[in-house]
Amino acid sequence: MTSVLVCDDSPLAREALRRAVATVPGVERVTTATNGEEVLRRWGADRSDLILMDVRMPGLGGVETVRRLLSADPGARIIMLTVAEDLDGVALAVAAGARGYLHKDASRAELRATVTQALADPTWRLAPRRLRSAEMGAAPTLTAREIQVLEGMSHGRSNAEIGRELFLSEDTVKTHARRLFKKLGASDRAHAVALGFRWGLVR
Amino acid sequence: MTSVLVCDDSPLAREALRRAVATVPGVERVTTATNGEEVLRRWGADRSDLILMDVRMPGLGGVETVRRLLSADPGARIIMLTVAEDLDGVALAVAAGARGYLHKDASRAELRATVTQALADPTWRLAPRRLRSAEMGAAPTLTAREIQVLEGMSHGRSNAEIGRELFLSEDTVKTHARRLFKKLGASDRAHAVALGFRWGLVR
DNA sequence: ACGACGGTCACTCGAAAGAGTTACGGAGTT
DNA sequence: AACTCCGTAACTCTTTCGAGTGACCGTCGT
Repeated sequence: MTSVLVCDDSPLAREALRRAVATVPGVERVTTATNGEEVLRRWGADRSDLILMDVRMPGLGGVETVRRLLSADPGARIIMLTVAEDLDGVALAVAAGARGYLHKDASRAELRATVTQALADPTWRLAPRRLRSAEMGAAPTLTAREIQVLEGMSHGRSNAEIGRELFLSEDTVKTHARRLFKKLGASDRAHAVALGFRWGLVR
Repeated sequence: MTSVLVCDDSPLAREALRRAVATVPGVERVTTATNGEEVLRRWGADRSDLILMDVRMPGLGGVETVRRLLSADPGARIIMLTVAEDLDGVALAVAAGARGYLHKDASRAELRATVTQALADPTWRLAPRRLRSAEMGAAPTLTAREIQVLEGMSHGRSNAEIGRELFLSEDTVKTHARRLFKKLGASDRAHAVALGFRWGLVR
């Protein structure tokens, strides 16, 4: 029973993808999801042979979803869907373990060819592109606290303010800050916020 | 000649939207674009009665495109397309002058109803939602320099480093920084970077 | 039981950032 | 001609940040 999971936040794109994938020879079932959380929630009970997932999604970003999915199931095969210049997101996703990517500009034929390939060869993997090592290596798994601190930063709050907001001492906030900088490979809070956005950790 | 312009980076979503809009009574022509730049470029020669545009797009973001479009033609009617929790983007776009928004979760019927309404009543406008005044009021028109500085910040560079990169003194970079903070309503560089992402000014 | 990790807090120190202010020349607008 | 905006640069002063270090406790997994 060959099944494919399509995940995109737009129902229009989702439906179009679903229909396109359904025409691939050998595909017997196409299920859909609208966001990363749903993919993760569903993955325990119902595993598909292949996942097509948008890089940019509200809530849990595509990159972060890939990371979590693969930590739960290293064998999962994921192809990222992306748009023109979002190479950062793709590179991050591929580095996180996605098997490859598809431009959404891809024709129906290309899409079908890639899906066919991925299903036929379980080891199929895109030739890794040139990656920017600095922002790529680490798999940023931020703790809840660290994300709260990062969010505070993204709203322009000082460490002291974040501390007041979270009922922590400024020193504690600084500790979380330092740890999340290290995880993200950020050189300062502005960089950390930017990486948070690029990884889909904050909005 | 009633025409509608559909702008979405994904050809699948674009096509689906085009087809849905084409079924709206009174719509005689549906054109498409794939990004903000294309919309702006085309707007001079070929004006549509209504624009449906994705909030999140590579390159020029939806919010920034709305702003520029309306500064060129204050009469343009724009409806933003968005996804679940991207309320920030929508609020920003509406504040920038978009007439309303549509969840991409909207059914075909809802979409058609909204388009019908917008075309029938040129003054139609979404009841303005509760807006976060701090981040909303100003229309952030950053100069090229200011964007370069903001981008430098988003890559974790210090003012001195940005200065070296752009062949400016650190003091000049600070001036640009202060000015762009003021325009964005940012309290520090981390906040500025976050707002830059939310406005679609940087990636 | 030990170790790793996360959450908490504290201290110092030097480097940045940010506020405030001033200034000058050019471009574009009114 | 006056005015505003932009780009450039310098100066001072205060606040904040970030590095480095150390420490205590609880939890979880091995």
